[in-house]
Amino acid sequence: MARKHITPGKIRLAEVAKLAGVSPITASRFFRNPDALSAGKRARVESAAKELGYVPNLAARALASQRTEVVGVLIPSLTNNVFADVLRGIYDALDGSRYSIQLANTRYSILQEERLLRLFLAQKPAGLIITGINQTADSRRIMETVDCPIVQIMEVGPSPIDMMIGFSHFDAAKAAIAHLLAQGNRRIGFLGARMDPRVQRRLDGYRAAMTEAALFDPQLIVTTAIPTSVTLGGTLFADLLAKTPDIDAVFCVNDDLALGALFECKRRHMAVPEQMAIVGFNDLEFMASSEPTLSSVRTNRYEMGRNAAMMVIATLEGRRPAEPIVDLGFSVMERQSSARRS
Amino acid sequence: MARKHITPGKIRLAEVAKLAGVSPITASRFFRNPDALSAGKRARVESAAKELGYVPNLAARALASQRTEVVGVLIPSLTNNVFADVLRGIYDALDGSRYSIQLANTRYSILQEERLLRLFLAQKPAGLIITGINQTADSRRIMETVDCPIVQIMEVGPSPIDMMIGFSHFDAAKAAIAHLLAQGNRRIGFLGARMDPRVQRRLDGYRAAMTEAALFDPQLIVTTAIPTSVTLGGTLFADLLAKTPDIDAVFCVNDDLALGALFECKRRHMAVPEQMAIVGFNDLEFMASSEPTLSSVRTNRYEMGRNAAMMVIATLEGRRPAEPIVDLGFSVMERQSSARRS
DNA sequence: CAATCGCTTGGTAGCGCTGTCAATATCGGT
DNA sequence: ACCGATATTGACAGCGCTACCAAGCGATTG
Repeated sequence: MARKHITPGKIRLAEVAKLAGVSPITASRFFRNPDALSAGKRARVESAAKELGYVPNLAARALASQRTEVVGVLIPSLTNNVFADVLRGIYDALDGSRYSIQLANTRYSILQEERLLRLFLAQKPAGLIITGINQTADSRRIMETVDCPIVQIMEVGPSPIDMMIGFSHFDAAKAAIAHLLAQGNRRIGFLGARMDPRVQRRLDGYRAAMTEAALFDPQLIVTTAIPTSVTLGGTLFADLLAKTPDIDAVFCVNDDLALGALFECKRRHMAVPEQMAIVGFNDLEFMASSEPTLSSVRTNRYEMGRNAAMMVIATLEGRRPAEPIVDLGFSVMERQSSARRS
Repeated sequence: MARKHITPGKIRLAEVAKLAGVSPITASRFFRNPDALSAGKRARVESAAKELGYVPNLAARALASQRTEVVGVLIPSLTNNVFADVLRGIYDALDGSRYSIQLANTRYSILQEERLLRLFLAQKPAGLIITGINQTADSRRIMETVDCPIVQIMEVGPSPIDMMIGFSHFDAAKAAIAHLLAQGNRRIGFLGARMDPRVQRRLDGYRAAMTEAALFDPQLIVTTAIPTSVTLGGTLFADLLAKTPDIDAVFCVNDDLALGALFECKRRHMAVPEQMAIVGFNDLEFMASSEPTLSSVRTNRYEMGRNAAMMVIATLEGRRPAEPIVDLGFSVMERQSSARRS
């Protein structure tokens, strides 16, 4: 005999089947496809499982069936509030379903992402949710050959690997600048941190809007690769002011930077929006309750996560969404910080 | 024959073993305990695995070995920045190790927690990290009988289930109040939201400090079960002012509330700290760069997560920490918002 | 009334890996 | 040169579940 202790009290599917008076395979079917059983057996298996407190062994199930019920989620940051909202949506959508979540943090590195991707796929996940549309060529090839639903989130673009949900960061930034221009601002600065691909596209949107208005000036742009923070917002804003003291507005690629810029304005006794208009990005909760309230570009992060997870589930259940690309849009929340100066 | 397609190209341990000219079990040992192999075989297996691009089947491994290399993490919220930092610490500590993380969100419900706990334990995790010291009696019993390292995080208290890392929320709140008293404040309000067990203990600390100073007045306390937010901070602060207009300071159970209170002060043209001192809790990044800078109680969240994960790993590797309870302490960050009025 | 059909159910044989234990190789000490 | 001890290695069986196929069965049909 190979195994020493056979743990006599352990409840396996066989025990449930015996108590219910059916074969193990019938009991197995009860858990995966109860409709295939007759009502009588179904009830018998159900009560037997409950009585014995049966808990299926997921490893055995995965081994025998060659698949798991894990949805892998690859996001670049755990700290960023933006992803917290997305994650909440994903968890909410998958909560109560048969699927569980395996989360991995790519730290904004597509090489790290590729490594984690390989790790995930070794586990034969039921589905995959991955951030953005910029993956390594190898990552893309791997994902294209894998047979599970994959949803790219956070932005939309051409040629999805499988499915895609997000919005256009380019258009969103452009709309924010259009709003600032409409309010009469001319020298509009740009504050960017971490400069990941999506932030880069916001910069592109800014550049396009400014160029169209014949107001583009590279001196107006301050960016850094440093991760974002409120403190950094203040620092970058100070840098911008040092370079171009004549700016009348600033567009920040996220709300943390915007809040930092606001505080820096206060420290300098610079009135917002009278002397300096500010617009952020993401519309985190605090933007609506600061003093003055801060304008921002609202993005539907929770819905993005929720829908991405629902798209995965739907595909797994054979109800694949008709449209593989979902654009959730955005809206420019116009608040006090960018109100037209009276 | 039971299986139809035997997927001829698939790389199993047997293929690696054959190429390396060893038995499968020897190849298996290479992955779990390479030191047990002779140098020659080790090299042969290693190169064979690399050549074939072997990826171990985790399900088979888990089934055969009756355990996994997954560390379960139970936290009450994904949105709360506090847990983002803890999680970052956990991921950092486990990154590069053989262990992976399974994350679950209890939504501040100990019943939900118990349900998720059962789900986790069915997967025979290598270890468990769970938030707080208030679990259901059933949860506790289950965990006490389970044979894997368990670390309770976020606070310390008597009788850990296994190990524990955190700090005393009671003492931390008491220290914050002591600071406010030392700055000459007398009517110190209390703002609390979500009132989970740890927040409750902060309230206890507040009450103790105020009672010792013979300044306790229940009218000074405003709490709600609503989840916290900056906006809520403003609202609660307004409620508090309506009840007790004579307060000279306010202690907020977290930094979001403190920021909301600060903005509300600004809206009311109430000078901080001259007319109103403010102290928050957690010392999130923005507290140091607001205008005025906000005092807070710094807690070592990243280290908490990191150390918790390291305690799990150490235990799994037979290097169990000598001291099962680790108190990471806290420090009161005294900033402009609570500076003594001149 | 036999042939056919669809629905349920069960038997068999692994999924890929590792625990146990036995067998063999190696080694130092006397 | 012999002995026991230690380091390596391999054989075997089975972890708990499910894929596949086939069989049973009552109902339907020409």
